[in-house]
Amino acid sequence: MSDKDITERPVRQKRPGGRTADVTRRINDAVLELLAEGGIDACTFQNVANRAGVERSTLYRRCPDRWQAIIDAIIEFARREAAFHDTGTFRGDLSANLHNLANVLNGPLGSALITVAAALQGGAAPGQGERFWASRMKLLAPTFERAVARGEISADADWEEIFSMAAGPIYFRRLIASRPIGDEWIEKVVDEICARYRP
Amino acid sequence: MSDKDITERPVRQKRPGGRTADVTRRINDAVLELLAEGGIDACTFQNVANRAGVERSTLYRRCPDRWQAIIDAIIEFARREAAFHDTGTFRGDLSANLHNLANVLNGPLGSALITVAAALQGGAAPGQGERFWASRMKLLAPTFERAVARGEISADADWEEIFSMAAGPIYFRRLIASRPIGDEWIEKVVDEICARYRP
DNA sequence: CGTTAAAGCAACTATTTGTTGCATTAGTTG
DNA sequence: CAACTAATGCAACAAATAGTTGCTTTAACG
Repeated sequence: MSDKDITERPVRQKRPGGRTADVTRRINDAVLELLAEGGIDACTFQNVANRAGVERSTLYRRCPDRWQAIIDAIIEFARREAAFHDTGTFRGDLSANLHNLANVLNGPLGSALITVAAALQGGAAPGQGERFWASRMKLLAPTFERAVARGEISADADWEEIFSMAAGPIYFRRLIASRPIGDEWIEKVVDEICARYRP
Repeated sequence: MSDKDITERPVRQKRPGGRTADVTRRINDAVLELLAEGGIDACTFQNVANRAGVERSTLYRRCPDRWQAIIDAIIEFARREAAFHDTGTFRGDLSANLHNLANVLNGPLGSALITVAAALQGGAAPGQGERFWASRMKLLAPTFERAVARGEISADADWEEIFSMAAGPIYFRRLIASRPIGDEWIEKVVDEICARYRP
């Protein structure tokens, strides 16, 4: 029986290259454009499909819902945007990261990013919020590893705690306090963090 | 002619009392329940109308879109929830405030609150975000005034900066890092703030 | 080149959105 | 209390979106 053949060899060979990769890129770009232009409400499967030049049914076959598509696009965006420099010092790395963060939050995608983050915590797509945070901490890991190696922060420091203390006020100032994030303010935060977690 | 009578006196008299007030309350309750249960996606006009026992057309006559309904409900909730203590020390006041904040953020409405904040920044309701923050700082002012009078923080300290540094990590840990906010973590933040801004 | 994953295409149902005309209820004023 | 009418209830719309499905076509990969 053909059923037996199917069970005997792994028939499911993936084909992520070529056209599929191109479609993925077009979808991500379309999602980010729509988010920047009209926020989450503009990010319907219909609009994404039109903008990306992709069939709507293709989107449904890939994603359980639009939140999945949105979070995928944002993770990819974060990967591109997070140009994590190696400045030679922890202070320089942290400063570069926070300036980068401030630029994104001040940009057209800023409020959309936060809306997505909040929606994810609200149960829009269970587990996706954790997935985003994990990917972000993974990108940050080398920065902290270098800092520990240089002896700039203590070896048993909690990296998540440090980054929360540093980035939290940045988010807060933009999101809750409705204030622009100035360079001098970022430097103040950096100074505080470096002083506090010095071994 | 009766037409002339109509033009001579302002015919548009509002009727905010009685039934209207009751409908408003039922709508707000329904929105908060749906937000807590299923997040933003669950908060359709259809669901709100069913839950509140109100006609859908009534919702459309009141709100331009669901964001307005959500924002109204959240603002009303925040008005009820805000409780500011006078514990006798700045450390105690700050701790009480942050615990209060953490409780709200950890609760079922936590992410909905942040979503609304993000929506306000995204232009959903121009000016509302700034007004909300101003009222919040106004409520916090006595706490800082007492702290200055007691000599617990320096007289020229920036109150907005202090509160941003304190509350920012709380928001961040819940919103971005997808972590629960523990009591010991809050105390750590309080310690840092008190030590940093001591005169 | 042959196999077949993956995308294109089209038709379909269900839900949500947003609007409108008319009937009914009840807040407000004299 | 009674008259006026704002506000809601009710019902029938049209349009967009959400999902799903069967079949065809394209092209990735061995």
